[in-house]
Formats: sequence, C-alpha cells, structure tokens
Amino acid sequence: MRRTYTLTYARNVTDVDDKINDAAAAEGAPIGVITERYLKAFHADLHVLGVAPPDIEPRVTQTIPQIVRMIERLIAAGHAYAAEGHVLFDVPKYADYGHLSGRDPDEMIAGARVEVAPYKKNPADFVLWKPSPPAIVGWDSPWGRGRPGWHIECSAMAEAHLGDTIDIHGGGVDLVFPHHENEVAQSTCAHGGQRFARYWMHNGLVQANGEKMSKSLGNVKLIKDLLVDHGGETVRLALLTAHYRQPLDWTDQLVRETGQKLDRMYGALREAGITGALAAPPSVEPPAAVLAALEDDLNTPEAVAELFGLVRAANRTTDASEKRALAESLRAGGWLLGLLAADPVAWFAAGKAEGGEDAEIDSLVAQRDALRRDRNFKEADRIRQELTARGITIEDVAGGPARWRRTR
RNA sequence: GGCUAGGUGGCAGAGUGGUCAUGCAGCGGCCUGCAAAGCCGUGUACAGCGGUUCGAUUCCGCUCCUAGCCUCCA
Repeated sequence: MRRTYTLTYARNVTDVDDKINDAAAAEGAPIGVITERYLKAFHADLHVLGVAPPDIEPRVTQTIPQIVRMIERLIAAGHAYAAEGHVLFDVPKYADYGHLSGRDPDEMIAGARVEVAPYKKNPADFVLWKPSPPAIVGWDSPWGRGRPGWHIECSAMAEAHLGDTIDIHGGGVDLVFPHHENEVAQSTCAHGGQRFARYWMHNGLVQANGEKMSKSLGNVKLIKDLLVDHGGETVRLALLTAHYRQPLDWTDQLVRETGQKLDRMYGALREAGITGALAAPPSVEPPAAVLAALEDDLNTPEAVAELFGLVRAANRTTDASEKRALAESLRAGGWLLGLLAADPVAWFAAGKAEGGEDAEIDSLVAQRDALRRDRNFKEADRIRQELTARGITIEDVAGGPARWRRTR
C-alpha cells in the first residue's frame, strides 16, 4: 500500500477488560503487569513472522479522557443514557444499526437469549461505561468511578489518532458482530452521522485440523509453539496460502508442503547464483504480475503462483544472466510478500548443527564423494541408502561436493 | 432457527461467460553411473437439479452439505 499511498497504520490495544482484570486479581498484580507481558510476547511473535509493526499502537488505558468525552457527546446527542452507574448506547435511536453485519435489529431483540440487565431500556443496548467496585481498576468519570465497556475504546482511539473517518478498518470476521457493528454505531453517532470507515477488511480465521481453534476445545496453536518446529518464513507462507478472507485449516500437511515450496523457491535462487541475505528493499522492480495480484484485494495465492512462474522460468533458462535477472525479479516479488530474504545457501543449511550427528553426516557424505570419484558406486550407494534411511536426501553436484538436507 | 461466507482435479488453493492457474502427490520422458534437484509432457476439476445464453464451473433460482457469527474462547 505504501507504494501508492501515504499510510498510517494503527493497531489498537485493549489493555483493560474483565478477562485482564480477572487475571490480575488471580495473580495479585496490577493489570499493567499482565498486559505488558502479553504485549511483549505478541510483538516478539509477529516480529519472527515478519509482520511489519504499526506506526502507532494506542492503548485504552492511555485514552480514558477521550473515551469519557466521547460518551459525554453521545449522551448530549441523545444516543446514550446513564442508568445505575452505567452508560448505555441507545440502539433504537440509530437507524442504521445492523447494516454492517446484515442483521435486523428487531429480530435480534426478539431472539435475545441472554438475560437482559434491568437498567437497559432495550435488550440490544450495549454498555459504554460500567461502574468499578473498589477492588477493580477504575477511573473517575461523571458517572462515578468505572471503566469503559468493550467497543467504545476502539471508537475513541480511532478518533484520537486517525480522525472521524478512516479509510480501511481491519479485523477478524468473528468481530463483525457485535464489535464492529457497535463501533460503527458509536463513531457515526458521535460524529454527527459522518461515515466511520470507507472499507472493511475482514480476515477468515485459522482453524486447526478442520475445527475452530478455541480454548474450550484445547486445540489452540500458539505462534511461538509453531515457531519451535518451523521457521517464521514457513509459518508466514503457510498463512498466505489461502486468500485472507478465507478460513485456513492448519495441518501438518500444510506446513510440510509450505516447506517444499520454499525449498523450490530458494533452490531457484541458489542455482541462479544469488547469495547473501536481503536486509533492505531490493533495487530491482518487483514483477508486475505479483504487484497486480496483491493490489487486487491482497490476492496472496495468486501472487505466490506468479512467484512460481518466475521459479520455473529461472530454472529453465540456460542463459546465466537471464537466469540471474529472473531470480532477482523473483526475490523482489518475494520481498513484497515478506519472503525469500534469507541467504539461499543458509536456507538449506538451516537446522544443521556443528558437530554431533550433522558432523557425522558431513563425514559420510564426504566419504561417499570419494568413493564416487573412484567409481566405487556399490559402496557409495550403500552410504546413500543408510543416509536415506536416516531421513537425509543427498544431491550430487557436478564437479563439486555433494549437498545434503533433511527430507521434508 | 436467523445472518454471512463457501462447496473447484488424489490433496491444498486461485480464477474466469467460450485455449493455461499455481504448489504437492501420481504417471511418461530428458538429465544422472544410479539417484536427488531441475526440465519437458501428462488429468472428461468445477456439489446436485432446473433456468438464462449460440455457449456456464463462472449469471439466476431451488436443494443438499460445510464453516463462522448470533453464546464461551480469541
């Protein structure tokens, strides 16, 4: 996006809610200790995945005055009301409620299953501010000591940092209702009917072996656990396998095939003589087809397919300079996707250790090279068989020492 | 039950009103001492039933199935 637009990327952090409060109470620590810990881990994981950091990362606890002021405006405009220390958004007063998520407010009210709090004028009304008992974190407000409800914080942070209207709002599909619906309602009503977001990008969810990841099912995959077994680049490409709006089923097969894909790409770079890691944007222009795929609603599967077109072209040509040019184009395309920046030789050496078993394998491969030079193929093949059985694939190189890698 | 998004070749996964996705796996060939890697070739794939059209996987309707949300979790 930055190729075409001046971009400000903001990512809100909700660093106070009832789950955090519960965790803090359980540990006897202030909420800041809990949120700081998880935020750090979150940042570390994203860094390994090659996710670009936001320009600004506002936090709820630093936005309380703006939240209070926004609630005051909503009350003044007749879109919210205070009751028993709570402030609630008056849903029926906002005619477009339900538009984003395609829901009919009347039906939702009729189908409300949850017990309706007595202070609500309408079952669909949601909390903007709620009172905090002394044991729970709270801030002074015109309605007494309390804390923000879920939803208002995002409206207030967006307003404080990006203005009344933002261009693109992202988030998981699971947040469309109620969170984003409520955000639209609050922001639109606080801004005299001004449009809140021009575009919404809702990403599909990652599933695990065909079922939803959830704590209650106990099948949640943490990024840091995935990274123990696989490189960040492999996890990243695996996540880019499906279009962002589609759900993605996380399986062992997916990860294995993703490793094979990267082997194929890095193999083409290596054969073309590309060396070293790429630390800064490449000077070569990215392939137009890759750029076009990404600019078309972020079609990453299409972009990756275009990358493979370059792989094949580079592998096919026997002209060294053409091969090199295609490989550099491939790498420039990979850069747009946050891929292929590693040193190609190092890629295939990843996971190899000095000494130990790997030193022994090195030695066996060298022995086999010598046997092949003596045309003692019987003995050379015996060593290869032994290594194959140990999960090692050998690639002979004409006029040089053989390469080996662990079989995927 | 309501809403939303989907059902594409063995698997994963794009896309399109009328020749090609792509990757993995399979099969045949080239290369190789033999392999691996790579290259070349190879698949009556578009849930079912109707409709629109000269022509539909692509548009419309219905049916069946799946996932998500409407509730926890994130």
